[in-house]
Amino acid sequence: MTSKTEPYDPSRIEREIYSIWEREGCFRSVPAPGRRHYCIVIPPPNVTGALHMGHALNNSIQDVLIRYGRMRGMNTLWLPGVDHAGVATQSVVERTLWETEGKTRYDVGRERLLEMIWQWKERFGGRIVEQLKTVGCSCDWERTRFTMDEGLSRAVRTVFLRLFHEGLVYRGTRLVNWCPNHRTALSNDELVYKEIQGHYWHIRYPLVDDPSRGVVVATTRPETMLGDTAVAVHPSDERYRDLVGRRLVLPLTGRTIPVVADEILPDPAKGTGAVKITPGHDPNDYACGLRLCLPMINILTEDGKLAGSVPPAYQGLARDEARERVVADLVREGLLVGTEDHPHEVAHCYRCSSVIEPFLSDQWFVHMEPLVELARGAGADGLVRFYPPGRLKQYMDWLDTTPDWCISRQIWWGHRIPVWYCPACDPSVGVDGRGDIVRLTEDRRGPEGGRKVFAPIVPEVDAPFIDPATCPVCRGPLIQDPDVLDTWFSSQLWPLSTLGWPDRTADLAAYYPTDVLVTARDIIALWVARMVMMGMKFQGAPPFRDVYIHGTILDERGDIMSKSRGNGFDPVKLIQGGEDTLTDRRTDPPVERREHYKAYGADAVRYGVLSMATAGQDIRLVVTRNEREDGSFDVEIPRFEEGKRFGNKVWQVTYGVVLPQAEGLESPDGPSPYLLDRYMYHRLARGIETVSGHLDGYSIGDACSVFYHLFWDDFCSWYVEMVKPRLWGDEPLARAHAQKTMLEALTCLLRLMHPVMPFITERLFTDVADARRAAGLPDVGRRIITSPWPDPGSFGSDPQADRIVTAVRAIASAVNNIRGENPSIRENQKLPRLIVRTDDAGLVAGFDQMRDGLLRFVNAASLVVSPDETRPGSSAAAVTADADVWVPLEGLVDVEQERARLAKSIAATGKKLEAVERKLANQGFIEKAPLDIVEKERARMQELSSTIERLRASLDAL
RNA sequence: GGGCGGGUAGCUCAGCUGGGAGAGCAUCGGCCUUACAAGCCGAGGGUCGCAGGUUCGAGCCCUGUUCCGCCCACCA
Repeated sequence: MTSKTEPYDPSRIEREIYSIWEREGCFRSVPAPGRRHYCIVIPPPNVTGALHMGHALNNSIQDVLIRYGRMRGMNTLWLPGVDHAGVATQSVVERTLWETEGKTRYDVGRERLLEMIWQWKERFGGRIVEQLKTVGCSCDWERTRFTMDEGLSRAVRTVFLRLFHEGLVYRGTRLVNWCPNHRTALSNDELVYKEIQGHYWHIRYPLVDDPSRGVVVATTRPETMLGDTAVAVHPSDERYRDLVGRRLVLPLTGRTIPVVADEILPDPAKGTGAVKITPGHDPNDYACGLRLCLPMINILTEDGKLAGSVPPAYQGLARDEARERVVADLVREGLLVGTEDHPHEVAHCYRCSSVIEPFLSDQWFVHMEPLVELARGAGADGLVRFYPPGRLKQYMDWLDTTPDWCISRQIWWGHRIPVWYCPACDPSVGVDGRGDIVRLTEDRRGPEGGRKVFAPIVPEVDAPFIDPATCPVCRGPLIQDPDVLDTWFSSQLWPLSTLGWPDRTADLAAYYPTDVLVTARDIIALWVARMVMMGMKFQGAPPFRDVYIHGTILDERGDIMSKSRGNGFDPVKLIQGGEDTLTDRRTDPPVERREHYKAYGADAVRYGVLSMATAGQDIRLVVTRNEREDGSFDVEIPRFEEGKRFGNKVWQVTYGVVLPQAEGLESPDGPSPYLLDRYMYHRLARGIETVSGHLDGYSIGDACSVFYHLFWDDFCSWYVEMVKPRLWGDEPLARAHAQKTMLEALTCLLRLMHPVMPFITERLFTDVADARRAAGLPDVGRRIITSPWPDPGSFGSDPQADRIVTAVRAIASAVNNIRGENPSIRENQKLPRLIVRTDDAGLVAGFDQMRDGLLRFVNAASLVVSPDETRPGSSAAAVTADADVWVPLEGLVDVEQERARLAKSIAATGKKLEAVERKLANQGFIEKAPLDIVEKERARMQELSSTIERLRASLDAL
């Protein structure tokens, strides 16, 4: 028993445990009719991505729920996969191409670029999966899906065509958000708004027939004036009434434009009341242009430079150059009448941070209204429940305001639009994929045109997919639409497509709808709402019952943690230990910092983030950095330290006490006669109930805190310490019950902790299960991951034992308090004698069983307990709710110290008593408060005044 | 501009439907007591952002206000 146990070293055990789970197929799930299925579909990380703390949190939460479900005996599937992440992935490969070969995608061409991206995917696509394994995720990896797999692509095509044939997908020329860097359209949801220190430029447009008069307009983007086709004023605006219908000189262009009246856009109260109209490059102006049938001029090329539609002097200029030039030219012509500073929000590309230009082009759209209705219904009817519930509002608000969704992207990596055109035929005629149905398409070209619109040839819904080669009408060659679909178009199908839809698969029948979606709040609109739409539309049910929205991981200053910002961490390095070099961009200038991490282990990292996981609440990770001599830093994260210390505690008590002490156990029959054992079982049963309750309600942090205290305080600090004399004694039955209780408690506790700390619990469980078998205790299976969740019923309930042992515990703390507060008693000095007086017969009887334990616990030599004890002279005193406790200390007790200690206690108790008395003296309280509350307060007053009396008596006796 | 979340111990956070202010870390004091110094025992520390209101009673409910964060928004 005295042999040193091996120290707890997570990095040594975790890899091995994980490979055992994989080898034994513990994560596997196949549909089993008749069984309750539990399923989570992973929010697919980007193929190019590397694991960050947000992933660690997100996936740890899912793993907890999955492991909990599995232990509760459900047929549990966590379905993993990765997302092709169109723009993101293509950007990464394009950047590499530029850095290594100095080429752009246009240099190498579509086919070659796609080849390179696939190669990249094969090479690095598996990385994030491996990282998830490090965290301990128990996904069914054999089912790993990729959004561009054949099956998933088929789901995408099917949905596209069904929506197309219903008229919910259409093509049109519209003003879209254009990223000039990526040269593609983006949806509204892919923009990030950043505040820019801009200006208002006030420009004067003279009247054609009276240059002394003019209209002053203001703009934040002066270069767009080159595309103006009108100036609008409000019809009721007296200032401009006589100008409506007359023409203005559009400076710098040689064009003239009309003054028009519009009821909606101009606001007479704002600025000059006159608004320049650039229908080709501003959403409001575009709407106005449509209303008034104004010409639309596209002044930009796809890469954001000024196009041939502007005067030659400006052609080919980039936006900023153009802006400078236009302003300078206006100044020269005396038409810039004012400039003022104006900070405002400007849309940027969420990937490359380029400024987004509203741009007129041909794109594919989803008509959202009917789909929105479906999603709104699912939210309103409670078919989808949000945790925290407040997030439902965000979901509904987005549904209320979302415009039609631009789904085409002018990039190459993604699902290509399954539509072919015949360049030779009449562009107003379309032919579908079977080659025999002719349908008309609407030509939605704007007045200024766009790209040439061809009639699409669309494969028929649900017919075998074809890649038509020739036009069924003229037999000429066809070309496929060059665009690909927005990544979210395939993401929205993820829960359907990964389960085999559109086929009616056994998976779909068994696992759909899934149980819960775990995600962060920033993609509620982007992803969650759209998945609900697709689920409702194509399966008649939302794809998940619950949506658990977790918080964001923040750094010690409250900033969002991200690697690129230089304040994030690679979770793998925190788990395995190592070093990393980060560039901290929170400071100006950025600072490069080399950091060293100790190996916390996955269990500690998981515990660290999960113990703070409350639905919706952000998690601020405090980090301490200690500088080394060479300028690098040792990083410590207190939250993870706690996890590791807890792991160590669990390890130590298992290998240091429970297992060695359980050797030779032959399990006794029947319930234990010992109060202490029954108390432990009682606490375990209550613990199981509360942990289960918290997990059921997604309160993982609360669950952590319950098992933490149950394990550390109730089990380690109290039960194990109290039971030691019985373990060391020579009464076989007393020993056997203690051994058995310890084993049972540990078995139960490991299981309660397993969802949060899977590795260490699995490792210890192996040995605990062996010990149980040797002792003849009921079999619990070989692996904790597949062993059943503990049943509170099997431990019963014993409030009486709980009450008595709790009273003894209070007495023990009272004695330790005396010891701690009296500097004259050395901590390791044995107290000669304890005297306890109590009227509680159960308590007196209980001491028979707990005497030895208590004496050891408080390090005392002897103990007397009875209702008749009196205070001996020269002793330290304490009172608990149920007893007086005296510690005779001949010559040891420092009278002044003891007087002060008692006085402090009396003062504290007196304060509480006063408050209760005040309450009870209040007539309103007696009359209006519920009876049980009043009774409770009365009892409390009794208790407090008894306590204070007994404390006074002790003080007087000094 | 609109919406949401949050201000509780030095730090990070719990406090469920209103009824005795809690945890972890940090701090201070004492202990290498036969699992664990990554430990054990003890202690100190809070006008629960501010101001009103409802109530017998408010950290919790209502109103206003301030600060922080996030999301949404077409502000020429």
